Amino acid sequence: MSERVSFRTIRDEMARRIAERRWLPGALIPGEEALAREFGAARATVNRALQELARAGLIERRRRAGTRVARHPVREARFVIPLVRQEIERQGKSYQYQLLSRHETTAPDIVRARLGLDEKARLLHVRSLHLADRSPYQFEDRWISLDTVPAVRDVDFSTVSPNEWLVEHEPFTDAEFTFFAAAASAEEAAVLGLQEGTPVFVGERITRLRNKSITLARLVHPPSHRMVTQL
Amino acid sequence: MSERVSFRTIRDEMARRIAERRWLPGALIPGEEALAREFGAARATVNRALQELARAGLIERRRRAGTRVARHPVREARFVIPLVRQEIERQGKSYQYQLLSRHETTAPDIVRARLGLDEKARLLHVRSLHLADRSPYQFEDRWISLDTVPAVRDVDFSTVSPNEWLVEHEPFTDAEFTFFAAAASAEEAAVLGLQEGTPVFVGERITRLRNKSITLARLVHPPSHRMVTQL
DNA sequence: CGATATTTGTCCGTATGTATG
DNA sequence: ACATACATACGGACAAATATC
Repeated sequence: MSERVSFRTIRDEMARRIAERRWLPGALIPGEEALAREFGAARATVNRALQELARAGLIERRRRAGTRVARHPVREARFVIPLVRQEIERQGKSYQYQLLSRHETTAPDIVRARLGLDEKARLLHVRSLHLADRSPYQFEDRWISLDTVPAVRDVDFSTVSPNEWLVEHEPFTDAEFTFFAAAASAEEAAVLGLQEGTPVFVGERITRLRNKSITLARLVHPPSHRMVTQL
Repeated sequence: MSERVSFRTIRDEMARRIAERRWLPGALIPGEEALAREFGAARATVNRALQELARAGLIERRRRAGTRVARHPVREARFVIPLVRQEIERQGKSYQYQLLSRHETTAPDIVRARLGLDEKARLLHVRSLHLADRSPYQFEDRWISLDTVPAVRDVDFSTVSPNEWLVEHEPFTDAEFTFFAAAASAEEAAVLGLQEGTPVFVGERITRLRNKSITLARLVHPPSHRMVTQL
């Protein structure tokens, strides 16, 4: 008789009640057991629906205190971090890659500080360019720790970008991203075909394997670049 | 005797096997039933652990085909969309707000197009400034649809920012964010105390309630601004 | 191409753990 | 200390997708 009820149905119905203000911000909503009865589902199913809403920031849950509609929905947006190649190909454009330079060296203080390395640490410095339909899309300026990733000594990066090689060969546990606007340096301007001082969109990425730093990458885009995300 | 095993334990152990390359990219991992036996847990518990890893992008699952370690872990980062005020106060700085202008009008074509409105649509145009420790932090240039949110006619926004008022009073179901770098316009430069043409970090936000557009906001930050996110 | 077997997806009902008012 | 409400575990069942024969 009673048809099965999906946690999605329950989740969406509760989200609707919140959006339509039938459940007001700050208000206590019914307990799991009551909701389970109302929707004709098991408590575990209701729980799953509630968990998703909590994760989305629409409700706040506390043991014993119950579940409330969030007053200031701390919503979080997600954006994917794809390979540059995939990002470009998904736009229906052709992808090209150029290696600009590759040197083993020690790092400038700023780089060492951000990666938490000491003065003697050896790093590989790789500069490269990613193009979409033959025009510059992203200038990648990357430092790779040779202590953490000795294997990169044997990779010449002439055909495979550091981005792609690392994703393929080097697992990481933590990553940190910083995005900001900056004026193109002389070098960045030259590589990207811009005037020096033109606004550029910069993403910096640090990845680590447990405590050990793997790499610091500075990814510079021309001002036409858009970073888009939903919800 | 057999103690209960948490899905977190199982999840973390499997994540470790992937990070340590005991399970290689592209490889098929054991089925849920086998894992349940190995970890001494119920299949539902293993399933929850696997779901979380799949959501994090470490594995890819398909019915009948089984579960594989992702070749190109499409990891997604999350960033929170807080109120500007909270964002500033969390940095230990004092928050100030200034209303710059507030007009009821029709919108320029670009705005109408992005919000999907017709020519006769009435909008409220609000310009305001958010300051951190008395220096300009964000210039907010916002259009609000009066069809969707007639209540804003009665709000003067002299002490409460549109950002805050909308979050508090107007629920939304969808939001879209776009981030990019741009050169400061004459107006933006004047408001933020910059030279015209200085690189600025721009976030554009569109929110909707189901199909109806609520608002389009252009949020302009000085070049010192950093948007940071983890994992 | 169609039937089938396999694997994940999700639900149920129950039981117990845990944080907290 | 206690009751309450959420958190999560178990085992069983069926549904849905799909690789393979």
